[in-house]
Amino acid sequence: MAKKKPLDQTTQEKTGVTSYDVARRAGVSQSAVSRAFRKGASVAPATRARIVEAAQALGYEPNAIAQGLITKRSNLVAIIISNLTNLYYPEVLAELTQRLSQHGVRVLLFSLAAESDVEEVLGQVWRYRVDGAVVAARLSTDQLVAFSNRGVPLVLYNRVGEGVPVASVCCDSDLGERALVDGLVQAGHRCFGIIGGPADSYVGEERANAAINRLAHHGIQAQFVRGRFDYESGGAGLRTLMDLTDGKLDALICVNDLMAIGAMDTARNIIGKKVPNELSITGFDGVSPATWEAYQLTTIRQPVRRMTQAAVAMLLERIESPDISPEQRLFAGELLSGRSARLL
Amino acid sequence: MAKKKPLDQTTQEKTGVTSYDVARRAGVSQSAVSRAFRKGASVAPATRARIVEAAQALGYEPNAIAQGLITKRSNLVAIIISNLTNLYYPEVLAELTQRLSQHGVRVLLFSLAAESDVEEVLGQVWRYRVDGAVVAARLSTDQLVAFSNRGVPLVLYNRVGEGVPVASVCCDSDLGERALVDGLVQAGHRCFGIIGGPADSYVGEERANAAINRLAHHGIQAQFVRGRFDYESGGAGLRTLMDLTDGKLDALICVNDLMAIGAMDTARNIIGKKVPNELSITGFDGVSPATWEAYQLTTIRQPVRRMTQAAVAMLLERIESPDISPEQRLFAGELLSGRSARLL
DNA sequence: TTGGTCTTTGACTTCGCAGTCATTTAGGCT
DNA sequence: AGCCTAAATGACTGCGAAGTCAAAGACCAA
Repeated sequence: MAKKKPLDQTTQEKTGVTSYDVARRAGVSQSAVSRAFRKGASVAPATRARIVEAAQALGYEPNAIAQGLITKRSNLVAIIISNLTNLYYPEVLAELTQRLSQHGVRVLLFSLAAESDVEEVLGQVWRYRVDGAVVAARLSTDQLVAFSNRGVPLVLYNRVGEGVPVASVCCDSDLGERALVDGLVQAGHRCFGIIGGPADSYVGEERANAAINRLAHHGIQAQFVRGRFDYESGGAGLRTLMDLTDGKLDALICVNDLMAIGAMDTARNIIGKKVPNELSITGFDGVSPATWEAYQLTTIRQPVRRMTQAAVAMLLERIESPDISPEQRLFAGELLSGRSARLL
Repeated sequence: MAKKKPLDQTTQEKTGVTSYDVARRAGVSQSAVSRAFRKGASVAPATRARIVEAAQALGYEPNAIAQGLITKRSNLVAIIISNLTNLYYPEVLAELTQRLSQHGVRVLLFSLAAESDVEEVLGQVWRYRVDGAVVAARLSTDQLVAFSNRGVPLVLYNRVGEGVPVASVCCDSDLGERALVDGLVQAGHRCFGIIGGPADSYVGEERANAAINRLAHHGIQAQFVRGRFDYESGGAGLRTLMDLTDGKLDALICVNDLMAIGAMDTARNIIGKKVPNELSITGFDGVSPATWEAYQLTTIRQPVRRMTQAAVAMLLERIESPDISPEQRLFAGELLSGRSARLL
């Protein structure tokens, strides 16, 4: 009672239907099958029809692995992202994935625990011979050079190459924080606090510095504490800042929305400060909870669709023509005037 | 002025360092290089050292594509997820990805616009010869059969095979909704409304039916409307239900947290109903915003870590031994008694 | 030293497909 | 019918690594 699979010629075949199988069934050569599946190849319509029919009957799908080996095009793009749990990135990821899919490119996902954990995954990125990568994590100069040496096109998302020119898509931190700071200052706030991100976060530092610099421009020095981009850090940061300022804090700038939201909740429910009457709070990103009734956060919304669109376009361009020079695309965020801060 | 790349023998080489290159440099055969990179192969320690050194000098990384072709193991797992923007799935995705990574498996991500859009991506799943798949989207019987025919191990996440036995990991809807319904009923609620999910959503239907059935058990018939799992649907659903019940609604069961949160905001800020005094609202999932101060949602928290752990374990098992029979693992969620509902 | 066993090693083949090239066939024109 | 061009087709090779097998060393005992 040997369990040989029957030579069932009508439907499937467990595994490994190859172009040869299809060729045999359609009475053509393997080359013909290959051509029938490529776009502008020279195949007689009748032949192609027979091949497609045979392929369908056998459940044949070209082996992308084998294709990749011979064409040196895996049609794979690596997406390296640090904190998927940060509310902002899922949206980016979904957008990127869907856009890339539309262009026939598949996504190899690498999710990092911390922003600086890139090294561990790079080996895998090389091994899979990805055609390109979108990275929203911190890359060292060496790592950037490695991409370039290996000829893997790279687009950085919300960070720029430090020291090395690299293609990148960013939301302008300076512009964004300036709008917030100016608005707050003009509305009469004087005692500022800033909740930044972890020291290894690029955007965290960018935004915090932008805010600090703009405040300095107004002759104001702010208190600064670090958070971890999450809800809890917001509340904790606020409490620390209240202590540091003897409760006089009247403007809180958080480098992302999640911390701003945490701070709002703490201000209202724990500390008992009225937002925005006694304390103005601002965020950054424009994640969906920011617009919820309970928060109505004043923040800078990143133009995610345009940014992902740009990132994908830039990456695909560079996959087609690897020698295109680096370009930085800086998008202005939109000031969302919510009810968490008194502005202007 | 031909741009031949120099035969720089010390560091990198733009692209395509092969095992032959390493072999030549180390003065051994290609076979030896292959062995040096596999776990329990028979290589003299000294030889391996020389090979590793040569590989490092050349920046060699084994070509996973070529490995996949010959070994018929891509070390790729497809993750098919419907709505990444739904707050709940990002967490699941991050967990799955990191766990799989730890086992040397890479993630090929497929993000769907709607839960029933699977068909379009299946072709790609087959082409990449993935070793397995985790699916959180609706699969038809034919599609389930296709996985089985192609010998691709499959684990469903939060849904079961309809008609076909398939390995799956779920959070128990019946148990969860029962706890909520019983609690609400015993606390004296009488006029129930339910906000379900889109008709093509598995979990949406599951949970809604669970709630409806349990209410029927108590002799209560509830009003039912559909939402789209998002914040806006929550508010809209609540308004519809208020109309349907002439404003007498005193218990609202939402099949996910996001809609519950939307409903809470609408109840408090638009309709002017006190939550939970005049209206109790429950959710499902236990996403992070549910625990925020402003909401303190009464909901069922899915044990995400245990569930993803189980999913990964089951999948890897089945990749090793494809003939393991289907198993369903049903996890009880934890009742999170927040302040959005009067229970017991 | 010889024979035997166990370990290391390299030559060669294979995986599934794309592309090159030579050959065949069809089509158009006189 | 004859000739020429263009389209269609098949034989064959190679992408990069793994595994098979046989040959070569290493090591030990007699």
